[in-house]
Amino acid sequence: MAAKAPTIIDVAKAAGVSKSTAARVLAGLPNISDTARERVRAAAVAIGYERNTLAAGMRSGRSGLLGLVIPDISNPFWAEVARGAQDRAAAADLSLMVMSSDWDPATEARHIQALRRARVDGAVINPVSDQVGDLPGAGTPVVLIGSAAEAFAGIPSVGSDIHHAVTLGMDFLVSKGHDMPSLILGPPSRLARTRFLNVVRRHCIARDRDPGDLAIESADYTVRGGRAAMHRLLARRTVGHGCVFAANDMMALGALMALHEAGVNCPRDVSVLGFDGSPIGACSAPQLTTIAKPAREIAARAVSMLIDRIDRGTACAIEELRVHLPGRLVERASVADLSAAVRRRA
Amino acid sequence: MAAKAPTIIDVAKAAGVSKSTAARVLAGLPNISDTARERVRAAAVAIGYERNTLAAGMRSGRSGLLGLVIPDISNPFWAEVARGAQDRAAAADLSLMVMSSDWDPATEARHIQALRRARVDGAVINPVSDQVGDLPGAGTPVVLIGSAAEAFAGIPSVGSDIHHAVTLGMDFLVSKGHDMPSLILGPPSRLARTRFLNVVRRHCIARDRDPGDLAIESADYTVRGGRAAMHRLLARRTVGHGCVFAANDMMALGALMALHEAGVNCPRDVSVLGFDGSPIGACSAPQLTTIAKPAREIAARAVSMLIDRIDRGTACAIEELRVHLPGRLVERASVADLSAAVRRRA
DNA sequence: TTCGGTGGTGGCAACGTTCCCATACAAGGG
DNA sequence: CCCTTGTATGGGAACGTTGCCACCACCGAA
Repeated sequence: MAAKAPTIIDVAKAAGVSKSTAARVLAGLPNISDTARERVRAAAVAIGYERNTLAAGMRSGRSGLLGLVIPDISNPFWAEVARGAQDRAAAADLSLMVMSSDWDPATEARHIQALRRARVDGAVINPVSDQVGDLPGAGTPVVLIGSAAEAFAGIPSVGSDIHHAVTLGMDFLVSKGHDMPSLILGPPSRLARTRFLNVVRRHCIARDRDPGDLAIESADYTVRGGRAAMHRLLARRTVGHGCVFAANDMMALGALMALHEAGVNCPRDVSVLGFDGSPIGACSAPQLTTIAKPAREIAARAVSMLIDRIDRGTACAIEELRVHLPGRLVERASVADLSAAVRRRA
Repeated sequence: MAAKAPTIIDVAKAAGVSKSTAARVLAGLPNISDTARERVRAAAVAIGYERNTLAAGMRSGRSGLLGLVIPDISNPFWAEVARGAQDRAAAADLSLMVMSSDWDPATEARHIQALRRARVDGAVINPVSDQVGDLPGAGTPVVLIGSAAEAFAGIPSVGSDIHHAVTLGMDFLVSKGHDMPSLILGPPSRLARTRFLNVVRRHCIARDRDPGDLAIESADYTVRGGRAAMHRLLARRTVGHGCVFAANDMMALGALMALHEAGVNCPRDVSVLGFDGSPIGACSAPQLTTIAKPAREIAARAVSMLIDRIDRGTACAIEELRVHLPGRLVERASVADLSAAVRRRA
């Protein structure tokens, strides 16, 4: 039978002091004689005392727990996010509970409730439901991540700068001699889709193209979905020697698969540009050229911000409510350089 | 300012009963009049009562928290494991804390300590350090997963049946007309490596081949490592029209990359067989043929077992201390069918 | 000498829950 | 009518920690 875990009272007894003194030593508070400090420390080590965070949390109102709700932990991009958050939380001696909402608002709501019940000190959430207003448990600090974050007024958020990132992609395609790309976007209901699309549209307009001519297919952010979307694009025959810009890397990988299946050579016949920067994109053939979002950094910043809000209480002026981190072009092999081809021919 | 979360006392007050009665209703205990039950339920909903699991945990000794320690959350295989564990835990109304040890025993130890401090009711651990004996916090139920699990006497474990899975792979290669594969294995110190290798050796012996002739390279289970290992294999020039069996999918994908870089066609010139069944293997070109381990199921079973042990206390005869789940061949496109080629030539 | 300040310490209440025990009342058997 | 049995409820302790308050001794200043 496992002996009950030693408590601070056991430590105090072993050190021959009161539990208040022991508590003060263990909490690192001042006004303690060196002898007492030493003896308590020794006693704690000797009997293998381990602070009961549950009890401490109950008294202090802090659980030492943080929550992270993301759409899909099995997507490498989100796995990176989880990693970043995990590391940052551990650095602050906080534990992180990660939950996958599976792009399902109901699941998301359940997870958030579970977090609330666990009395997390705060949560980083990537909202799946664009319209949910009562995300945070009353009074629980929340920091949002992801592109839908900005739809929530008053809740701070960290995300990639979508405008910048999409523009990066469009400019890159142009620099390689491509015209308007066909698009594989996320589900119609999501805000992220609209924002992505609008940047592309603006880009089209700036280059005197009709945004209405854009070939657009929707998918659900999965490889399977991206593959089906690419097949639909191919069936439309609007993709000539063109290129495809997918709204995430999983769908871009799916597009690569579809092209391969259809016997269309990428990048020679069709170029594919991804959007995420999943490390896994380096494994495809051809290796996926993509706009990398700083996943770990986004998560780390979000957790930092969250900790900040927890420590400073809810009542504080939040100047930098929105943090935008720039994306980065990762040029690999899935986008052909038509300008070079043209030059070579000349 | 957020109003303090309502307690069970608030509920009792609102319902006009004592907190004992309210507690009994909320806990679903018998011996409660219908009127009292109804009023308490209504009051709880009305004031938005949410049980404080911290306080409950302190009193009952159950935190409602489970831990999961895996080597690398950004590896899709482990992400699947996390998903399976997460889902199973949620089904039991338990929360899961996932931690990545990064293949580092020190990090692993830190995570385990963090779990112990959080007073998790139990933990599922994939031990990175083969020799660590004091994994579990004194008396905390633990279930091990992964191939090193069996090194720990007395601790139950769930894992894939390595012997079966590797044999599956070897038999498949033989059936496709391949001879002994070159191997890309994990780091030399790991038990998993030895076990994998020994099955291959046995297979060689059974087919009158000298296991000493096996070309073996080691890597660290990453794509990058697998790629470097494949380059080393190519440099050795021992890989003719042969095949490579990698000990996980990430390294297999790395091998695919290396082959592509070296201008070696897979599967025509060299076949590659993976080992994991990461969904991401479907995205490579050629798509990775692999031995799939039932990641989600392993995790789910491990969590089930853990819950079982928690509920029944530590004092119980554990008949099925070791659970082995069979692997499954996922045939895609990275292994050439030489027998067919031979047949065609004839 | 007395008084206020201060460093070191112990006592005690509180956090929100669960669980055990005590109480109250009704029904039923002797 | 009393005593037992059972059901419905209330009271209060306990879980392990934190944080406030009080206490004691000591020191320097008035």
